[in-house]
Amino acid sequence: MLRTHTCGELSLKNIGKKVTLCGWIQRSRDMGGMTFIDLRDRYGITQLAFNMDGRAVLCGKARALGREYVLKATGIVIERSSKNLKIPTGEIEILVEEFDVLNESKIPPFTIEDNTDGGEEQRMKYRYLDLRRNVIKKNIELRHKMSVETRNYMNAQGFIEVETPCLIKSTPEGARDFVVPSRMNAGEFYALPQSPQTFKQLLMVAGYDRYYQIVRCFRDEDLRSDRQPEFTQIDCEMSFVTKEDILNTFEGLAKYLFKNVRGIEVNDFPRISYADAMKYYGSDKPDIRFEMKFVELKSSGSSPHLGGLEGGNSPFEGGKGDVIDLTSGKNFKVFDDAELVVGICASGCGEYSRKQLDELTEFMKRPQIGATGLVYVKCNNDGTFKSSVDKFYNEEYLKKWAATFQAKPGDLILILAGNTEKTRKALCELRIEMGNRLGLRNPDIFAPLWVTDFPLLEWDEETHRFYAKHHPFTSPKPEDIPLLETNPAAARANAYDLVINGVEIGGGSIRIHKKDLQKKMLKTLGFTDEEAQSQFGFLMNAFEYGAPPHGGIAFGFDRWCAVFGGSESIRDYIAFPKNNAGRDIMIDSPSAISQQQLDELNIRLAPGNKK
RNA sequence: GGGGUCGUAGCUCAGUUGGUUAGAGCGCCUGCCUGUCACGCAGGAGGUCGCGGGUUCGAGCCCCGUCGACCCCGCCA
Repeated sequence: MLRTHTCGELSLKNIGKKVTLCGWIQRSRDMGGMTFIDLRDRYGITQLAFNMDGRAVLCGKARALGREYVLKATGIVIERSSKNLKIPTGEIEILVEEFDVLNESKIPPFTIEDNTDGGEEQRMKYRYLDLRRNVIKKNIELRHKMSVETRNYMNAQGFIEVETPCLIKSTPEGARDFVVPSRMNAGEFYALPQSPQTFKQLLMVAGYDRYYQIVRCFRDEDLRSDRQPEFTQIDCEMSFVTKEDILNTFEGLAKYLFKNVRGIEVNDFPRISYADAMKYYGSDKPDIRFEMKFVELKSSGSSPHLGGLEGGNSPFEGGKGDVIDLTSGKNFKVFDDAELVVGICASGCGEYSRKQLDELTEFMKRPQIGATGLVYVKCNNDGTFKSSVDKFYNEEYLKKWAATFQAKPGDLILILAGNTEKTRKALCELRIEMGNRLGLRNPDIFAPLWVTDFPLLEWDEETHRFYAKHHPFTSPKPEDIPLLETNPAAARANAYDLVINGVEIGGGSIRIHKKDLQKKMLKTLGFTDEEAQSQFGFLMNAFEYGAPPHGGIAFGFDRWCAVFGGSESIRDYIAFPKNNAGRDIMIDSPSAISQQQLDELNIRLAPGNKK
């Protein structure tokens, strides 16, 4: 070892000891007679001291060292005459006797500090320098801790980690596949897995009844701050279980991680049906760190599927499928024509100025949200009301509305109207915005919940067919199986999502384990028997050899790390992420390949695509 | 596929109505300084204003195109 200690561990206990440290020069301070160097490694920073008295030559050499030079320094640990209590090693310093420059460094393009002056692009181009920064290092360490603790929990629960292949078969369902040409099989392609879904099901058939894998997955879709083309899942599957068993097992995992990674004890996770999540939050991944639930002033009753039939144990009570109307008959066309009139009550915002209200309206009219307008009702402190629809609704009406919202004087009611789906979605955005404005979305507070009973299928207007909302291996709820033939849209899935702070952390389902039902499902999705057999025959064949009932879940590992780290972006939790366009600007990929490589792969590029 | 923000010194940014020699902070270089720790002080270097075209007596600023970065919608079973 070149060093005896790290830069983070020396203290007053080590006074007088001769030590050798290795690290990078964070900064040096030349005082004329003395020079100080902050030496940094993964573990911390230790100050090196050089004095012109006695060691003028050495001190002179030290003055010439630049930022990020790699140094090996040997000297005696001494107590500082003026201490820096801001850092753990601030009571000592190394009186250097000799040092070697292990490597020089160019001037880095940005400062290696928590508050770096580097912009996104520079940081990604020189990611190896960015990773030297404390803030990023902490994220990468958090990620490591997450994977260690995940494995600890899963192993203790009797799960075994099994690796599944990366070169698999392309299927048209779901996201676009990344595709890999096969040299040995001209004209044919592998696909990279979007998830190890079918393999883990085959492991269940094989009798490996508790499987997990921390595994890379690939999806060729457009990126976001929380979406990368390659990302990591905690992929899990169990046999001989019900939904309840899975929820309990993985609520256990989540609680274990909360405790061992974040040091937080969390209560049992609330559960909410998809239907209620949409009704009360306009989202299937609600942020329940704050209330501000939707209140409907007019609704046509139940949506086509899902009435929250499991009601009773849900804390999210409320009229399910009620037909209500507190708005019609006053000639306000916007409300009269609307399928849904729904709003939220922002506590203490009754004093909002005209400017603030206009701002909110503009926010809602942005093309990304696309609301046509925003109705407000201010609940004045004297018990009167002021609304943007005073012309149509008198005090009596507004009072009735306020009562429905349980609004207090000083509150602000914000109302949207229109088509049910769009209006809920838009109001969800507004709810999040108001949550932000009111400081109700503290990243250090965690509100996990399960969302259950998703619809099994989604109708696509363009292609005029059903798509699996989760994936085509998801089992319908047993009582809804007959609906596949009569009313597929109403069928609910035996599926569930884990949501933390409005972020979808994971999702899973009880799977289909019988060939007949799998065939029926694929048929509902528009597959012919031949297509079903050619694409998923391997799975259905396996089901004929004693497939056990099974189910599982997969967690977005990067997102979970980001949520635990208090960030909305997953990039800083991935050592080498890709940019918006799926490029790695450090290694400059993707890139063109040689004609020889193309020839070997039997690939001819379309004209105009040659680079 | 669409919407938005942005591109000026190594880095982060300012730059008014189109008008003289394009600025600041940080960083960098030189000098001074024996207890700093975001050291301080003095001085200095550093610019194809992303790229191409256009309008104009004159463009960092206006127009057209193009490239790139970031955020969002669509998409992501």
